[in-house]
Amino acid sequence: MSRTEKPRAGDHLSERLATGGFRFTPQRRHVYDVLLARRDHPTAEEVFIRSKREMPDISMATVYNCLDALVQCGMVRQVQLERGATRYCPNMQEHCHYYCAECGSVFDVALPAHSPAVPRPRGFKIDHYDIAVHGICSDCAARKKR
Amino acid sequence: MSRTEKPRAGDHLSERLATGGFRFTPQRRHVYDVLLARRDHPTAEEVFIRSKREMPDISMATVYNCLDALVQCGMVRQVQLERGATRYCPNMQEHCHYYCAECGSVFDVALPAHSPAVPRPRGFKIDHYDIAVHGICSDCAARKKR
DNA sequence: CTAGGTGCAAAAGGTTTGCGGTTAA
DNA sequence: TTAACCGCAAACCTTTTGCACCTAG
Repeated sequence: MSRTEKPRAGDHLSERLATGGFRFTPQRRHVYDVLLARRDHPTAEEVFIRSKREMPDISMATVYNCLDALVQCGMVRQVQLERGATRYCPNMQEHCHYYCAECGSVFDVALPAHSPAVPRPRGFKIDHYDIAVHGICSDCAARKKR
Repeated sequence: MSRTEKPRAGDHLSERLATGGFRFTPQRRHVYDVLLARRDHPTAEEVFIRSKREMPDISMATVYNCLDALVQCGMVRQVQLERGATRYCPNMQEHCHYYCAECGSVFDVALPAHSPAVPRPRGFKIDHYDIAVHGICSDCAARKKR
C-alpha cells in the first residue's frame, strides 16, 4: 500500500464498500474523512479543495467517483437545496436540513423518534426521503433586524 | 399588445406578478400555462420546448426569467431531486414529491391536513419546506418483478 | 492476474450574463 | 416616458466521459 491508510476508529468503511461491491482505496478513505471532519455540507468542489491539502494529486473525477461510491453504499447522502452544486452529508441518521437563503449555511436537525412519516402510497417502494427547510437562520435574522 | 393574452380563468397571475414587483408579459402567462397544462414537473429545457410550440421565438433565457419570476411571486416551486436539472411545479398546496429512481417520474402526494410539521428550531424563520421521497414507483416495481 | 479505480483533459449539461432593441404600465 | 423585459450569443459553473496507467483483492 503506497499511502497511509489512517482508518478511523468506529466506522466500517472498508466493509461497507465491499458489501456494495466497491474497492477500498486511500482516496475513498480520505474523501470520507474530509466529510466527517467538518459536517458543513460541502459541495464536490469544496471536498476536492480540502482533499488536496493532504492528497495533492487527487482529481475532481476521483472526488465524484468517491462521493458516488459512498452514496451508493449508504455512508453519505446527497443534499439538493438550490440550483447549482450538490452538497454531501455524512450524517445518516434521520434528520432534516435547514438552509439559510441569506448566508447559504446548512444545518442538521434530528427528527423526533417517531418521525413525521410521509404518506406511503400503495405500490411505491420508499428508499429514503429528504426534508429541506428553507428560511433565514437566527444570525442572519438578527443582522437584518438592525 | 402584440400577442393573444389568453388569461386563464381562476388564477390571478397578473395581480400576483404585480404584487411581487414584476410585469405581466405574454411570455410569463404562457410559461405558467405550460406548467399548468401537464403537471409532470418538467425541467427548464422541457418548458422551453413546450413553450416554443405556441411561441416559437421565446428564448431559454426568457424561460429562466419567467420561471424565476413565477417562483419569486409564489406561483411555482422549484424541485431539486437529483444531480442535474431543476424541475418546476405549479402546485402550491402542501405536498411531497415521490421520485422514481427507475423511470425518473415524479408525482405529488398531498400532505394530511395537520401536516407532519418539521421541527422549529429557535430563531430560524421558516419560509417553506420541501419533502422529496425517493424510491421505486409501482409500475417499475411490477416490471422488475417479472 | 484483472476488474475496477485513478488522474488528466476534453466534452457535455445546465444556468447566467451582457447587450441592443422592445414593451408594459 | 422609462425601467423592466425580451431574444440572442457567449460565458460560466458543475458534472460526466474517454483513455492510458495503476492497484486492491
